[in-house]
Amino acid sequence: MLDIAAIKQDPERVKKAIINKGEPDTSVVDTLLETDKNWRETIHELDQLRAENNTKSKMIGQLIRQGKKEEAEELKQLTGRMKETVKELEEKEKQLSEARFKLMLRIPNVPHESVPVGSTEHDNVEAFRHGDLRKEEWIKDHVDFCEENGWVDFERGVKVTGAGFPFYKGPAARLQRALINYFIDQAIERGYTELMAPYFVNEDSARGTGQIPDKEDMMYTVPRDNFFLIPTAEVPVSNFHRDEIFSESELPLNYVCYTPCWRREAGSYGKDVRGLNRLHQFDKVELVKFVDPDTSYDELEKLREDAEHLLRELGLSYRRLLMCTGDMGFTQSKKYDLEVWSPGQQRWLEVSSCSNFESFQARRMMVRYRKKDGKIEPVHTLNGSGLALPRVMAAILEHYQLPEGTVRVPEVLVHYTGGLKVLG
RNA sequence: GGAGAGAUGGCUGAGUGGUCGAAAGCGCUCCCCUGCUAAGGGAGUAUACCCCAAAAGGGUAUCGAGGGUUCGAAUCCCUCUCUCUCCGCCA
Repeated sequence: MLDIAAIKQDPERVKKAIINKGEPDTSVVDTLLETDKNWRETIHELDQLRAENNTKSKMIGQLIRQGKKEEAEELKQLTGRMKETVKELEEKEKQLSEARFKLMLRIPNVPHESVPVGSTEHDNVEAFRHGDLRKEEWIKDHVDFCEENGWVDFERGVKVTGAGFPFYKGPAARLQRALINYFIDQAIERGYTELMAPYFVNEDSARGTGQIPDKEDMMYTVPRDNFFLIPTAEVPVSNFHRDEIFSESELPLNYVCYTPCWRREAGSYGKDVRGLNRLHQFDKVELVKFVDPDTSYDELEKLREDAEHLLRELGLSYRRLLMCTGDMGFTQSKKYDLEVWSPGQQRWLEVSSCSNFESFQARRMMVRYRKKDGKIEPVHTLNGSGLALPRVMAAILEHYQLPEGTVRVPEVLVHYTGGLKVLG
């Protein structure tokens, strides 16, 4: 959610952002400004009427205490008559305020000036590339490798739950667990505080990060208790500080949180989502920051680097994309995607996306901080995966595959596989 | 799951129809005093929103949430949610 004052001040800037994010119709801005004007007029009128009523009520109290019953009765008549008007105005104010809020929710975040303008993924800028694009005929893609060697059991996953809920078995399970611990430990070393979070959230939290009402279909639900299974740790961790006010000295706050993630991913089947490429349940280590607005773009680079270094340390080839305005998403101001090279599939797989939301999320969740001059303002929030597990797994299973059907353990992980240097 | 108690500001906690956005204490901020430390004195200290170019200032709303009674509700009534205690069950 943007600051209404900022929208009023420069509506053209917001309209341009809407267009650049791929929505040609900018009328929502004008509708909002119109609605806001009406709302402010109404609330002003209402406030004044209430003030008048409050004064009269106090007078009635005084008159009664002074024993002037008749004068009190007269005043009662007056205020009694005004009640209807107050009710009407209250109803009008409520409707306008709801309409205003809904319109505000439809306005996307404004991209940072450093973000390239573009409409599709082809306009994203490859900002950095690391490592070779291995291409060797004998390497099996991770799906064939896993099925042949029994590392990941997709079929039993289907039997037990459904498509997209695989079992990791033996060496694959151990590798996954090693990666999780490695990612968390690295983040801790780099100044993040570890959180273990609930895997279900309530409605308020789902609303806080904007999962509802917009992306409701993305989440699995627990109807009986009105819970939502988290699609990412971002949801519980961002909501961790909902409705809180920090002092300036408390910032920045850095959190790392490992959770499974559940996504319904409706309607996506085919080659692209084969194997571990896209699942309904997957594991992810998430990094979340609450920062002073002055520092948020520096923090974005740090966050991105915190995620990137994991890929380099694992010895995987990857590239960094600076997402263009049209491919960036509704809530971000600036976003990098990190894609790892899959030698078996000969394609890039997205394993992290690191975003600065500026105050867009914080305003909606009421996460604020008190500046030195006493003013209260929303913080800036950022998050990024560090990293999403299955695709990293896929890349490792392919990149470190040995001809005899085993997998060499990346050096940094040996510590986490109980000293084993080869799995399988 | 059964029985009971409760929900007030950063925290503890008072307040049962008007002068209550709310006593008191703690905490925090600033100032004064004090040759360190300790102690003491004074002032300030919720949030959102509206009016105002802005500051100053003024106003409205909020005492778990929603509705009701009343000229007037933290206080009375109804509904819901949550928390705590005891019992049961339990990794």
